[in-house]
Amino acid sequence: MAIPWIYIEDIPKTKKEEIELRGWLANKRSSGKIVFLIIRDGTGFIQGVADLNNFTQEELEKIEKIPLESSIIVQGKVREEPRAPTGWEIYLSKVEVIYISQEYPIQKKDHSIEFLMEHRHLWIRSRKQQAILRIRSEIIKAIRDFLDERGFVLVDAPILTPSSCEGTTTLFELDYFDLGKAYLSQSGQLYMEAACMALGKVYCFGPAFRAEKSKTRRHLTEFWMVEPEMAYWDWQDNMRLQEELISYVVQRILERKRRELEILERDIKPLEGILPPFPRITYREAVELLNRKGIPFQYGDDFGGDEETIISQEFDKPVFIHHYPAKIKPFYMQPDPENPDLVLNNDLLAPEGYGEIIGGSQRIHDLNLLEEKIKENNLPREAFEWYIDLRRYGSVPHSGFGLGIERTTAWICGLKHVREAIPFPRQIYRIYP
RNA sequence: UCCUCGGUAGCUCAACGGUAGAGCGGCCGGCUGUUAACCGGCGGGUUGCAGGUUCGAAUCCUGCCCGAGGAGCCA
Repeated sequence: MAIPWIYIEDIPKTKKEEIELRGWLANKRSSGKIVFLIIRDGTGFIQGVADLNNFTQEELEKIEKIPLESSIIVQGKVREEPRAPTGWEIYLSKVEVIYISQEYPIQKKDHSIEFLMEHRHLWIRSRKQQAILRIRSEIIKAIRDFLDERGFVLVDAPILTPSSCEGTTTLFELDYFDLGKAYLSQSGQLYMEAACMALGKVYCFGPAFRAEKSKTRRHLTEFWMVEPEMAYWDWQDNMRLQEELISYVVQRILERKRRELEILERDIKPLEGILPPFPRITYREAVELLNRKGIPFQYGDDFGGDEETIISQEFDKPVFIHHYPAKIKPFYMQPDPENPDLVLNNDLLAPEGYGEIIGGSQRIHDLNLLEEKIKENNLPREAFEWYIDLRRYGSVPHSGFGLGIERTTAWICGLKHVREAIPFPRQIYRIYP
């Protein structure tokens, strides 16, 4: 009978003793007449042991010389072994080299971030990077499961767009045949507003592009965002959905990605308490909080990274900040009926200093008010004609938000920089690899 | 765009005006339970680029290039 090919993560579940593994040589050690091979196959790592019982002296010397990251197929008996790094090992009977690797540039030593970013295509093979990418994948799955279970419809927004959503200074521009300029989307929101009037509860999930010359630990020029939009929901319904979504995602990761969080040495205590309700403070209360802390902050300014950190450190859960001054927010946000200088919006700041992960609001549903705002903001009316149209045909109050995938991943994984939260980051000074 | 820091061996760094060095990786050898294994040996350089000061420049000066940390803006 053929020896079955098993993935490393399935080893504890399988009852097979004699198995085959297909993977790569992640590390090796040798002690003369015994050779230890650390094998990875994408699902995990396991130590393989080769000695003179199964191999000749000559074969053992060959095995000892296989370069790191060579692709190998091995066979042997698996067993629990306390001396092995993962508690399991495979006692090898056959080692077949598929492809001999050249000298692998990434060592098990410290590297500069510049070097690692230059070798991102190889860096993702490292244990921690694999753990991050697995968690990212599960976060996306959890978000989609949450929304799908609640009757939301996935509606894909276009990437090539004729105009901007939030402003005109931060767009990537390209030529679009004879129709002039087109731009890479910086948000699918306006299209989701159209879609929610068709389908009730919708969301889009996709990349967003910002040509901002931002160079911080929280910025990428290309990032992924999920943007739900709900007809007939007001700004408070909106916040309830947000806190339920974030809690669902965090609890899912704690439940299914424990091992990855351990590899990342993430302290999971702060994550365990992420359950509704989240604290809610107004913009004015946030300003007062800063001033009480001795931070000279003017009412009417927008919060910077430092301010967000200080505010979020006051709470052990994500915190909503709502009712911002209309002046510092985009044109489409619904003014507060009790004070039109404020808008019915909210940001959500992640704890532990991770800053803004969500921006959301109730949208303007009144035709005249929207037209007024477009005029006030000197936006090209022609480009927004279809958007204005939504207010002509059965307009209703509606709300939505955008959740940044990389910032959320960075927070849950405990990363210092969002560039590790996406497979191939795009930054102002880096587009390679 | 602005401020700050940096660029020396494949990698991480030292040498700070006087002959460019170490650790790791690689290669050769040793070791039957290693955990970033360990021990011995051997190779490895246009000091980011261009110019200047000096008897002499990796080191001082000017300009440029490329990164990193941060700010503004934002998810």
